[in-house]
Amino acid sequence: MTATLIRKLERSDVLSDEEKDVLEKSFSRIRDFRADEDIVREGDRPTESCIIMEGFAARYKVLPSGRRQISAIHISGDFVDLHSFLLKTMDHGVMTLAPTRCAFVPHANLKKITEDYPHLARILWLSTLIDSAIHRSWLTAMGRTSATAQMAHLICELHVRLGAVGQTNGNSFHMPITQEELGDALGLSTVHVNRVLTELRNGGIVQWQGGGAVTILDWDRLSEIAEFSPVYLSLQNEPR
Amino acid sequence: MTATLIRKLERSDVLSDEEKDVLEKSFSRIRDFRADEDIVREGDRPTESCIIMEGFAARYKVLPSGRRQISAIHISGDFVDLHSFLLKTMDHGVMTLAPTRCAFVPHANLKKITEDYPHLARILWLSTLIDSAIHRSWLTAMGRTSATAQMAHLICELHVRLGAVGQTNGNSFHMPITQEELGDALGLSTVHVNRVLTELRNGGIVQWQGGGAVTILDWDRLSEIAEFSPVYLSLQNEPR
DNA sequence: CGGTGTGTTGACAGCCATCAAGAGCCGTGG
DNA sequence: CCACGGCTCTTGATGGCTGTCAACACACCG
Repeated sequence: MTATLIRKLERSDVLSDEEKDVLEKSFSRIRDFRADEDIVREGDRPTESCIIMEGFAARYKVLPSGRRQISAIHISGDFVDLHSFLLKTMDHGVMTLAPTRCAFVPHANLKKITEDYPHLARILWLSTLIDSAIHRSWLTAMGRTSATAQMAHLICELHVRLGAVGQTNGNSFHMPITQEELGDALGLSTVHVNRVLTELRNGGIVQWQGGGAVTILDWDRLSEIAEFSPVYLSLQNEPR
Repeated sequence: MTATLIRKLERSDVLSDEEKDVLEKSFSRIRDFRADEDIVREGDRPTESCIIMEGFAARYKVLPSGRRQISAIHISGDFVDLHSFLLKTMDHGVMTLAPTRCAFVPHANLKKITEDYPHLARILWLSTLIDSAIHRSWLTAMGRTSATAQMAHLICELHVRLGAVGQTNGNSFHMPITQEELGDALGLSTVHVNRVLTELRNGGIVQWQGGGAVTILDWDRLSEIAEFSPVYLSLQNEPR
């Protein structure tokens, strides 16, 4: 049931059969969510963490003023709130972007992994460090590049990450996210998201149809606009 | 030598004497850096990680276009590039903001901690998760609040974090950072950093003198402007 | 068939970047 | 001792990127 997670983790290092087995048996239940549903809320103190088996989710914070910021987008195979295992109190919420199936792993099982399977624990730790690296690259795109470059960067990142779990079809992939949610992820207004997408479309660089069918028409120009370099995604396989 | 680190970690959970002892003995060497020096560079593959014993450092990325973004500011007691232990290749650089003394811990020792001291390993893992939470709060401030609010948020955060390691004096603290570096941290131009600081000064909210002497004159207004809530810093002591 | 959510486009305003120039401070060297 | 250059801080003028407001098209759905 955690096949996609294992596939993703194996991009970074080799996992033994025993370790895969431990992971397979670590979850306690599976639950389906509709689109736009909360998986965890800010302030919650969950006793289990959640893996996305299928679907899409986003982490978000809401300010007292009501403005929302999405700080990460998660796809199949992502161990979304592994953080809550040690942070205890959620500093942010996690919501679905589309119908999503999740597997839940009790924190007690995670604790046991840190005690009995240190290598596997390091790989899980690594996966949270990669999330952190993604945050840093978002910060850089947001602080130091134009809205267009930021959008281009997000598209590049999603293509690479979806590719790593076999969810791309050549230069195309599926990303069911509204322009309002894109705005919340990039720190832009919905209107400007639309303008930027129109610009990328008119430039013959990206096709983004309703329903979330994305096709990259010109990868070179796109990654150049984004100043994209995939190093931060740690996709190199080596002992950790 | 790692007293400040231990002090910081103990804000989140109890450490046994044995665990503290392991930490104390884990570092291999100490090195002093001048201001504005690189501790690690992007692309490096370090074999040891570094703890700030005294001083200030920043993580940063430089884009091909030459623009720089600072993604984190680190203070005494921070395990700055614990990340490199598992990420292997640095996705960002770490530089000093002021003269800084660092202790270096070989990755082999960190690996041993994950094998023999799982609770201590979880606490170290937690410290990287808190870094991640800080990234998220920076993302939110950057994407969804004004330059003034962002600056206010940074000042609030620094005050709380410095307070947690005993580096505040009432409402005052020392932060040796130039306005250019502040701009790189907040995604603003140097000129606008200056205007924002002037505004906070004229409002009687913050005093920020040359040399880095910062005094918060009106905490309530400052945290209100920043929409600041310190939950994300995980300063609550509980079993992890 | 009306209501709701999403995408699209235009007009206008404002925040912040950019360019420019000057002031203060400090270390260096004549 | 003073002149000088470099770095940082400060302030003003100008422009542009992006937000806000508004209206409409379109799809979907109860």
